[in-house]
Order: sequence, then structure tokens, then C-alpha cells
Amino acid sequence: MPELPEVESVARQLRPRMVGRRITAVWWDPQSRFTDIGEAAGRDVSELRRRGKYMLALLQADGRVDLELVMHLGMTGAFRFRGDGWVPDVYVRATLTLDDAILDFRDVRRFGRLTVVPAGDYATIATLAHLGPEPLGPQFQPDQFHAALARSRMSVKAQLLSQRPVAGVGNIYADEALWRARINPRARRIGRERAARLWEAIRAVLREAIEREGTTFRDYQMINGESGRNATFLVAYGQYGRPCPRCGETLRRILVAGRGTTYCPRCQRS
DNA sequence: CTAACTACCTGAACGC
DNA sequence: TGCGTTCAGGTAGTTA
Repeated sequence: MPELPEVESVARQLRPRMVGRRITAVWWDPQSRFTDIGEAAGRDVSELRRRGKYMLALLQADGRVDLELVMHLGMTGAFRFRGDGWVPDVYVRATLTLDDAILDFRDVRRFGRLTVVPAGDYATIATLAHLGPEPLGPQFQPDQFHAALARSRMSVKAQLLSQRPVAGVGNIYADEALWRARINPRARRIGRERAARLWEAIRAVLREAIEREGTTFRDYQMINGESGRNATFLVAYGQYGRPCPRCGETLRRILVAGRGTTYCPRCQRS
């Protein structure tokens, strides 16, 4: 379940090996739900950005950026360069041939997506088009975050997962941040003070996870095939049945927005 | 429009 | 040991 820290770690490794290269050919599994990425062929990658859980490769032809390759890892997506101890297997769903390397996109569960859009035009990708601010960027501010949460009547966890109040938070870091901020995942009205606490918790949890290059349970790998080191630091996500490290109460597992959710019934009361 | 629900996908874990 | 069932979860599409 790659979320912002995992995608950031992948982007950091991908960037130096993609930017400045020409995509000479592309292949994708016709059975995948990828839209056509054929337009990427023959273009140069001028920049690799990350927005939330998306990676965006700016593509230029004749020195002008006109297209964008949008990449999402979904649940099990990973990029690997041929060589590097990596040999392609049956789960490779797309291949980008660069002028000096071959890059495979491997995705066991096929939840990942690659698609080419006109530069900056995300009309066909609703989540990206309505994506909230970067949690570690200057646009993400406590008051604005409070106002964004107040605009919806969904539970706070469902809102985080929607990517609208803030970009890049998924199931793992939502549970971690809500635990840290002592907010019940089902809470629907979040006051200014608690919004500010959650704002801080999201930033802290993501910053720490990025330092450890993400959380690996099973599938997430970086370009070099290595795992992230954050899994052993998780306090809430998947820790149900264990005592809360803060108050000792047994952490409970519930379903929120259709997702497994772990929280502390004592210190995350409301 | 909003919010809730479901499908997608496949290996791992579980139950008998 | 073997086989069937359930679970995980980000997003898109559908429904109310």
C-alpha cells in the first residue's frame, strides 16, 4: 500500500535515472486497464514530480513540455530497471525503454495505473484533479485544513482517504496520524484545535516515514528492490490486540469507510 | 452535488 | 496435504 512516503522514496530513486532520458519505446499489457501510453514514445523526460501518491513525468518534444506520464503504484506497483538483479516476471504490466536503460512496471494486483495526459490536464483523473495540498508543502496550513474538514460530513478517516483535504495519506498513515492526534477515526466534527493537532500529526508521521524510506509489509519495494524500514515503528496500523503505547488500553480494530482501522478506544474517544 | 457502496485483482492466510 | 474461503486496500464507477 504505497502512500506518500513510499512514492516519495520511489520518486527519489527514479528521478536521476529518468530525467533527461528519451523514452524510445513503450509496451503495456493489453489486459491491463492502463489507457494508452503509446504517446510517451519518442519524448524526453524533463522532470519527475510527485503529487500525493502520483508520480508525474513531464514529457517534452522539441524542447516543449506538452504531455505528462501519470504513474500510480496502486497496491502492489513497483518500478525496476533491468539488470540490478532484476529479471522480469509474469507480473510486468508495462515497460518503458529509455535510451540507456529498460524500466519495468511490475504490479501483481493490477491496481496501479500508467496513463498519458496533456500536460497539466487531469480532467480524466478525478482524484488527481481534486487533490488536496501537499502535506509537507507551504500550501498545507492548519486553518485551511480545518476549513476543508468542515466542508464535509464524512468521518475524518474517510476524508483523509479521499485525498481532498490533504494529499498522499492512505490507510497506514491515517491510522498513525489519528492515533497520534488522539482523534477517533469516526469523528465527524473536528474543531479548530483538534484539526491543528491532526495537521501536525500528519506531517510528523509522514516526515518520519520518509526518513525511513517508507513502510514495507510485503509488496512495496524501491527501485533497488529494497524494503522501507518504517514497519517496525508503527504504533497503530495493524497493531490491534496490543496495548496502546500511550495508555495501555487494548487497541481495537473496526471498519471505517470500508477499511480496516485500528485505534485506541480510550485515548481516541472522540 | 454528496456520501455510501461495490468492483477491480490476486496472493497470502486461514479453516476444515 | 489439499482445497475452498476470506482478506487486504487505492481508486473509479455506480447508486441513492
